[in-house]
Amino acid sequence: MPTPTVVQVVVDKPLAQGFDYLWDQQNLGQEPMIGQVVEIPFGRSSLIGVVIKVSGHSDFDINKLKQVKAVAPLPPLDSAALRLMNFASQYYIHGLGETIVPTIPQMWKKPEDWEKIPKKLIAAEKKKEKKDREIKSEGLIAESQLNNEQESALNALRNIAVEKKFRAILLQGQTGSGKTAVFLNWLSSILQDEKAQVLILVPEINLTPQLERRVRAYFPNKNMAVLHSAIPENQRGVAWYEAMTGKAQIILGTRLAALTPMPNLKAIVVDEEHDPSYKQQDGIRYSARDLAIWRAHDVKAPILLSSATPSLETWMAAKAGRYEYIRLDQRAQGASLPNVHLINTRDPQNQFSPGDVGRPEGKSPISKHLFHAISKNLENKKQSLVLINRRGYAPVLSCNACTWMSKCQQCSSYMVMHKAGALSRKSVLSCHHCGLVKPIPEHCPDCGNADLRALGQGTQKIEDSIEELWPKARVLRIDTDSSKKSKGAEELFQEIHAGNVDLVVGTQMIAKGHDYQNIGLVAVLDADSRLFSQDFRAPERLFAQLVQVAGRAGRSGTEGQAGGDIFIETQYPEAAVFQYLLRHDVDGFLSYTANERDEAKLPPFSYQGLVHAEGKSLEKAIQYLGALKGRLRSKNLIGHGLKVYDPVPKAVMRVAGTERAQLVIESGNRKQLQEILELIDQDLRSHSQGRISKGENIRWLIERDPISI
DNA sequence: AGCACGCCGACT
DNA sequence: GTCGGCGTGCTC
Repeated sequence: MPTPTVVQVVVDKPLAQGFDYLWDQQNLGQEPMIGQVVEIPFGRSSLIGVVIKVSGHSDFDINKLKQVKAVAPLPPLDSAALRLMNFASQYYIHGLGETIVPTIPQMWKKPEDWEKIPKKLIAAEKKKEKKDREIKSEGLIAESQLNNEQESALNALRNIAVEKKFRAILLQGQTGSGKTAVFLNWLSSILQDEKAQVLILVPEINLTPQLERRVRAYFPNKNMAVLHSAIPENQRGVAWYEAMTGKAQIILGTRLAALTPMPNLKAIVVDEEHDPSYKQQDGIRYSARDLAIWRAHDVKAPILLSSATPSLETWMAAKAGRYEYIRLDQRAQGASLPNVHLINTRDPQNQFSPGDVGRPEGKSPISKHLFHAISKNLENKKQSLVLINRRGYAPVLSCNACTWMSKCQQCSSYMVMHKAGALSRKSVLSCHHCGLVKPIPEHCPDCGNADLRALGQGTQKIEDSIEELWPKARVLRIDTDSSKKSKGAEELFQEIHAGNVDLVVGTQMIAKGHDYQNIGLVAVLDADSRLFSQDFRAPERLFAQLVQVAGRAGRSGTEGQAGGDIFIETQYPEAAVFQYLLRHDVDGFLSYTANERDEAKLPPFSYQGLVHAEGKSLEKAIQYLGALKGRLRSKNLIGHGLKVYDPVPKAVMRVAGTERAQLVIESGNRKQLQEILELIDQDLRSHSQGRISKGENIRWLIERDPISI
């Protein structure tokens, strides 16, 4: 009897092992290969899995093995892609199957549709050709006219990025310095090789369709695949296929694109590399930027990290010479830097006083100082952006007579008041954590008093205030609510471009990616709310956001004209974040932050892991983590450079009825942290089913390199 | 993670 | 007597 062919298959389940199956070559019509996507019987159902091993025997009873049912009409995932998945699985302490399988688009995971796939691919091809023709006929060929500084940055890049060699390069340059033009030119020289593939990662593509158009117009003769979660499932399936077969030369996408197989990958660009949305926040919690760097190293390709405000990690690596460092310090189109103004809201001079002309009724969230600045900007026929990072009308509703506040029943947070029109036809209370929506009570539920007050400011309330202060101005609100309700964010942005609005109120959303032509002023109203956060990375994030929004002002500036203005309302103008912003001193701020982190031995001067635990009661979740810490201590693992903090409730302790706690683990040594996290994984798995502990029913998850704690 | 198997309380 | 609670174990 000939030796049977056995393949090991991993599936999308929280199981550490793979499962062995028989491969019947007659029946399947092809040889088994590592990386093949297959359909297998599993229990009483059927699953999609990926072959990770081919051999002649099994540790399992060979007579009990089932047979692989079918093979997807796909080439196998290439070995570089599998190495990447394997690394991600180990580094982020996540099962191999549940790392690989979710990266395969749905289209390729429906065996019943596999027959129809060739037809789908042909149809998609035709559609794409049509689209390409349309783009060409629009004549969007961007002719690059680089300035001296860009030219030398480009030359430096071309010298550094020699073929088949890993290099990480930080391209640091302020908004408007023309980073995109530099890296597109760089990529174009790499794409001279007909087969070469390049990967461009962006934080949130749905907010940056401008970049997509620009890249498409820049490389009219190259096949481009766009990958992000908002793309219709079938289109994404085709784009992924074109990337993994080498048919697409340019792959532009969000973090999920970092895990897409690309057999001829020759260069990677990570745009806005500091952006927190590169970190996946559910399932395997990977950092797409970090995986991209590993991947570039693995395939011996250069990777360019681009940002106006690099992450501390990247900046320090560049300073230390581990990464190459290229800077663009001029603003390309001759526009000058925006003038930063800090408005001290504690100073009564900046506030309205009784009798002031144009003074609004009640207390105004817009200071007198800002009022005059915006009025002047309106007179100059320039647009203004007003940023407040809270959607809704008011963050909380409270009773004037007793202590009642609009707490969510299911979460440890307040329900946000939304005025009519945004979420529903009537005014409602909405919980931004669990999604619960309730009508606004007519009387206080506790004392019956009819006088309820909306405390604090959200985008809707600011919109109202602005309409009151400038009754003739055309006001537009942009936040997730308004862009869902009407035509979507992109069309709202078009309103700004078309000059149909004078004043824009919105959340951080308005600052991302868009270049506006006529913004003369940007105002930030709630910067203080992020100044004193539990999260040690909050100032870094605030600084990056402020620099980004500041860049929206004065981008328009014609040659020689003064840049725009950014006004920040704050009670703490002396805070370091603001002082460095005032001087446009990105490096100063990063260096200051580096010192602070060094003193506290926080990342990047140490490495962190997080164990999440959630269950029906907070006590149980804390106890569960406490017991884990106890076991680590009794095994004498704590100390020797390893620090395990006490378990604590999460910042938002309860969400949708589950109570959440966390345990932070810290070490100065990556390897030590890795080992302890693997040990914890084994420990917790040994009395769990999947990731839910037996007995106490605690759902747990290990996270490596958390970005917010 | 699903999903079946298995042993103890309130019901037609 | 049974229907069904979810505690425990398995999936090649």
